[in-house]
Amino acid sequence: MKQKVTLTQAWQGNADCLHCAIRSSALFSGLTEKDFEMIHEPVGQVTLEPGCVIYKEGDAGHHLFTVRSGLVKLVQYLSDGTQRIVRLAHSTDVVGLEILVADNYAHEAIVLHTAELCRYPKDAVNLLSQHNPVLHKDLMTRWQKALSDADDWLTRLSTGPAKKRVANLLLRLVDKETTECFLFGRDDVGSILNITVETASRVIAEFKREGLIEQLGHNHFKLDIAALEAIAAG
Amino acid sequence: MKQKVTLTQAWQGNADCLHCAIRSSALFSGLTEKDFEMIHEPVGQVTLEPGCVIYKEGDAGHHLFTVRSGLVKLVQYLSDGTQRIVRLAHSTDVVGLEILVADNYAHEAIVLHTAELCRYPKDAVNLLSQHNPVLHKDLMTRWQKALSDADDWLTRLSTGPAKKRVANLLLRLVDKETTECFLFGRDDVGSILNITVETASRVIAEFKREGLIEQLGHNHFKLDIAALEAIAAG
DNA sequence: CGCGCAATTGAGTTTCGTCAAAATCGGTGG
DNA sequence: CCACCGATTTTGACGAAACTCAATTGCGCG
Repeated sequence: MKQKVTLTQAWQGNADCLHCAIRSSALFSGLTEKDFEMIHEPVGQVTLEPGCVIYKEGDAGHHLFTVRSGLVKLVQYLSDGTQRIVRLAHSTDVVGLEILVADNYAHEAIVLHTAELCRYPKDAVNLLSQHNPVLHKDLMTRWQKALSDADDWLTRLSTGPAKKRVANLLLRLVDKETTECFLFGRDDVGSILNITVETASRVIAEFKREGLIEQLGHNHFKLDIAALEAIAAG
Repeated sequence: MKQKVTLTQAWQGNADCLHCAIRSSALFSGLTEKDFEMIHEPVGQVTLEPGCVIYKEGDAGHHLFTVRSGLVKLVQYLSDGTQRIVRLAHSTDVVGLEILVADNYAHEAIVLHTAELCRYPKDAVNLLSQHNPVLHKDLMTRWQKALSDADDWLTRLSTGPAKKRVANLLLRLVDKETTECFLFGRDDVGSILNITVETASRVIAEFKREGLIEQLGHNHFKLDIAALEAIAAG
C-alpha cells in the first residue's frame, strides 16, 4: 500500500456549488442562494492522488467530504494491528458524516483511485440542516445509504467462499456500460473481503485463466458479467 | 428458530413518554409537552415474546421502534436463502430508523429475548425533527450509532477465528455487573458470526469444558471475563 | 414417560491460511 | 534504450480451521 502522498493544504476555496456538475446528487443540492450566503467558510475542492490520507481515525476535524470522482477507502484498525476496509466511497458518496455528531473521525480515509473532493464545514451543515428541510432530509438519506452500504458489505463481501466474494467485489466496481473495471492492490482486496493477499491473488489469477476476466492493463480488466454473477449468487 | 408468535395488534396506546423510565436515553427525550400535543397518533407500547416478528424486510410501514428492554435481531436474507443477522438491538436502541427516509424496512426484526417496545409514527418524528433541534441532533446521533455498531459488527464479530468471534459475542451480551449472560439458539449464534451451527456448538462446548463459561441454566452462563477478553483480543 | 427439537460429537473433506520461493511489473538511472 | 532494483503478484507445498454429512445425546415440554 502506497502512502507517499500526504494531504497538503491544497484546498481551493469557493467551489461553485450552484453550478456543480453533480449538484443534483451533491450534499448541498437543496440549498438556495440565500443559504450559501450564510456559509462563511467557502466550500473547498481538491484533487488527490492514490495513497493520500484524507483524515485518520480519531482525528479531530471540522469537515465532511463529498467524493466527486474516484474512489476512497474507509479503514479501521483491528486490535492486532491489521487493517480492515469497512467501506468504499465513490462518486456522490459522503465521507466523514460522523463528524456532524462526534468530535473525531471514525475511520481512516485513503484515496484508492485519483479523487476529486469537496469539503464542507460541519458547523455550516449543522446550522443549515436545522433550517432547510431539503438538506435535513438529504442528510438522513445519506445516513441511511451509509448504513445500507454497510449491511450490503457484510452480506455480500464478507460472507461465503473467497470466489464468491471476489466476484461480488468485481461486480461492484465494474462500469456497467463498458463492462470494464479498475482494481487495486491485492492487499486492499484482501482487507475488503477479509481474506489473505495470497487467496485474493489465487482467485483473481484463476478468474483470468478461466476467461471470466480479461486483463487490459495494470489492474484494469474487462469482465464477463453474466459468469461472475453466477458465481456471486453462489 | 422459533417463529410461533406473531405480532398481533396488541399495542397499548398512550405511553407516558414524559415520565418514561428510560426517557433520558429514549428517542423523544428532547420533546416538550407542547411537542407531544402535536402528535395525533399516540405512542404505543407492547411486550413481545421471543420469535415474534416486528416487521419484515420490504414491508411498507409507518413506525419506528425503541427497544426498552430485551433483545431484537435484525436479519437480512442472502441470495441463497440463508439468513445473516446484521445487528442486535438492546435497551435504548432504535430499530426501523430507515422508515424515516424509505418506504420499506431494510431488515426483518425478530425478538430474541422478551422485549418491551415503544412505537413512534414516522410522520410525527419527521415533522418534529424539523422543528426541534434536540430531536434533530438525537436522530443524527442514532444514525451514527447504528453505523458505528455496523462497523464494530464487521470487525469484531465477522473477523478472525471462530473462538475469537464467539468470545466477542459473549462479551457483548454479558451483564458486566453479574458477569452473567443470556445466549440464544446456536443457529442464531452462527448467523451472527458467519459460522455454521456445528462450529458454534463446538466452540461453546469447548469453552464450557475449559471453564471459561459456566452453565447456570438454559442458555444462561456465567463468564470468566478476563479469560474471554484474552481470546477476543487474539 | 416419551416425543421432538436442539445441541453435541464424530469422521472425512474442502477451503483457506501460512511460509517460502519464483516470477512479473514499474520505475530509475546509467 | 537497456539493465537493474524493489515491490507486488503469482505459484507451490503443507497444515490448520471450518464445513458437510451423519449419528448420538440431552433437554424441554406435553
